[in-house]
Amino acid sequence: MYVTIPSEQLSNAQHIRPAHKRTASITKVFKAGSNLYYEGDKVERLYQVQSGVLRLTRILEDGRRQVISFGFPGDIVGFPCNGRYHTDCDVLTDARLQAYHLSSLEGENGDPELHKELLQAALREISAMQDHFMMLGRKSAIEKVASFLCVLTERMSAESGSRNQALLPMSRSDIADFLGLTTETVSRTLSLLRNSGIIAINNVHTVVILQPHVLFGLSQGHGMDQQSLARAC
Amino acid sequence: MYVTIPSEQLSNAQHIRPAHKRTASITKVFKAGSNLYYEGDKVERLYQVQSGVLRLTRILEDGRRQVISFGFPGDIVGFPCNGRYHTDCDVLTDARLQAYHLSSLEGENGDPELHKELLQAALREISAMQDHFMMLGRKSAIEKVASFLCVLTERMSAESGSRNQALLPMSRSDIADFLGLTTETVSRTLSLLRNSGIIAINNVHTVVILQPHVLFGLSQGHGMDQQSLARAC
DNA sequence: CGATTACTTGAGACCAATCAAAAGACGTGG
DNA sequence: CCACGTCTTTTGATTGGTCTCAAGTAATCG
Repeated sequence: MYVTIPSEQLSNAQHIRPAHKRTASITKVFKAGSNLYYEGDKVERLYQVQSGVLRLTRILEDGRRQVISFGFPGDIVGFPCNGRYHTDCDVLTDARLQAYHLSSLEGENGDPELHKELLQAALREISAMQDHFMMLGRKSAIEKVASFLCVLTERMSAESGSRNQALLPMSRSDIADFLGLTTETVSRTLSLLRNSGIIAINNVHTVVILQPHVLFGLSQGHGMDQQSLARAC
Repeated sequence: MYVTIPSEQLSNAQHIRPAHKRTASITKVFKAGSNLYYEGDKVERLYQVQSGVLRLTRILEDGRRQVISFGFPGDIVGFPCNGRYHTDCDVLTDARLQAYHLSSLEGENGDPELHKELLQAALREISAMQDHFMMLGRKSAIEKVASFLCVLTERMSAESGSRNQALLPMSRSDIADFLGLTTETVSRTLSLLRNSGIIAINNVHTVVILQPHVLFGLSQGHGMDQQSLARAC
């Protein structure tokens, strides 16, 4: 999952495609806190998330960390490069994953249909990452957090049913490392949104979107104008 | 071209693979300043850069711009998503491009060999973009500029021969929008590097790397320590 | 050569980072 | 179930890096 601009959100729906009923794939179950793979591991499987949430991270020698993306239902994780994973992948909440052996994706015995779908998935991934560039490079803290909440609500509404609630299975520092901020700034920004009446924080991992339009406006860089504030108060 | 971490720089070399001598591809020539395609255009061709430099950009409604990447020799540009380009692509310096019709890449009449290479290229692209996330989200201005110069030197040394010279065909604001900075900060940072004796600026578009190791150290977040400064002065 | 654009440099403001501490959540064992 | 220690989150005070606004200088192009 990346933070994408709204015009692209429709294509997110296509991330969620029916899981294959092929012999090549096996459903596996992973517990929260477990690890799928580490950076540098040889790639033997690709995974499509059926349920649960994953976290993909890279770490520099000096300890700085970047959360590359979160793996939400429908997302595919484990794209290889030169046969190796290039992120760590950890499980945030108990997850069911569809695992595809790499052997079924390449070589002579590869399933051409699967191969094609993998390419399509990779191309969607590239598009989503490009949007994310814009977010990391050009958006302010409040725009980042608002965007994040919008995407999260969008992605999870299909699952949880409720359209105005966002579940945050990840920690504040995960969010910070995803958005290119610090935990303090993420926390402060959430508090600001709460004090403005735009969101409510039921508990640390549950945010209710009280004013979706205002939140969306903020995510697009529209400051809180008169009518927005009027509605918010 | 993305700003990648050093361990991945080797894989960059693989970007430069021999151009295909297939009927599916045609070499085309483009003049500096011309446009290859705009965001939203229907994708009919993919391009591999043989010579010259391209610029891929996205723009928000409010005018904020992000340079997604620069297309250097060996790079492939024009990855489709839902059949559309999702960046603008402009030509910075006269370029020769290998053009592949999309029809030769997909469908029944697609060349499976080409298809496979496209997937590999897409996977490399994803890996490089992940590195770039780290740069956009977690690096300081000086680290960004130093990293940029390092990658540029690396990528261009194969072409221009000289290993310690970087040609900057793009404007300062292109660099800024690529690194998530302002033109002023880019300019200031280059001046700082020049005043420290780490680089020389022959002209606006030509930078000579005087102290490659120091520059590399800076790109990795190592401040200028004693011996670095000693060498620099 | 003049006009326009691009780049550099400076001064000040502001946003987010840092440092620090308190409040809250969580798990563990008594 | 509560007490305790630990970790996470929140909030505060301050610093600092980058942006903004503004002016000057250099490059480019007709």
